[in-house]
Amino acid sequence: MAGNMSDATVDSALIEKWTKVQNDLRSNIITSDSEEWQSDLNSLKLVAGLDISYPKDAHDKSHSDAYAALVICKFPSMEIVHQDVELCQPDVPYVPGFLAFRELPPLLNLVNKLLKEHPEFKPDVILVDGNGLLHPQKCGVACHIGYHTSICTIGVAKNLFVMENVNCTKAMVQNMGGAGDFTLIKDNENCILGLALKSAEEAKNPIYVSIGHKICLESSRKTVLACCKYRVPEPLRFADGISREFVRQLLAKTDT
DNA sequence: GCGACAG
DNA sequence: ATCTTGTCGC
Repeated sequence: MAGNMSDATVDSALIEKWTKVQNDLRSNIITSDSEEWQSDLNSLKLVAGLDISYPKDAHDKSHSDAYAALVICKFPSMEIVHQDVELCQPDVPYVPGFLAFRELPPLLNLVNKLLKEHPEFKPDVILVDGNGLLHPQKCGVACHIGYHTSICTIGVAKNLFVMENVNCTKAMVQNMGGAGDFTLIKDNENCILGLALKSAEEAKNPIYVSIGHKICLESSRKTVLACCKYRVPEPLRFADGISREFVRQLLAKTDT
């Protein structure tokens, strides 16, 4: 009955394995623009957003119901042209630094399903809820998605993944100017990991943008900013709203 | 030494 | 990630 035990922890052998997977994957990440970005955002037509929502009692447990959502938006209007939601049951808990192993399977399912059933909606770039290179191993979930789909990806996180040796302080974040202003985030070796972006004038806190795969940081920044009507870029905001709505219905059904 | 820690 | 009320402003 191992499956019934509390699985809030993951054994160290698995963490070791995951660490190796991410170290290997990192060497395959392309941090420059691919042909899709030849002349700024002029050739950008479709932008995708991927997100997962969990019921309140799921916590970091595994094998509990959650909903993964995929939204395809037309660029630059951000009009939704396609959307999909799928029930999923992540088989491992959330472990900081290893989010990909929890969320990659359901998210990859959505993308592969899209490519198979609606190839006309194949996005030029995917915005992933989470980090890309702004990660302890420089290999966040956005890198995983890009590597496994060969589609350009950008990591967009709503909170800073606090790491040692990173030059991002509260002061830096709060001294930013108007919408569009940003500050680079570097490690102690002066290597640029990502950036904090003030994505909307009303937004008190920035969002954290980093390379996922097959795109440079400048193009990532411009793309994300162009997708922002509010703090969170539209494709991600829509995916979040849709998956959350399904969780709400799930709870209403289980209740009573 | 302990705690910190995307979602 | 998730829970929550009101409040301010276009």
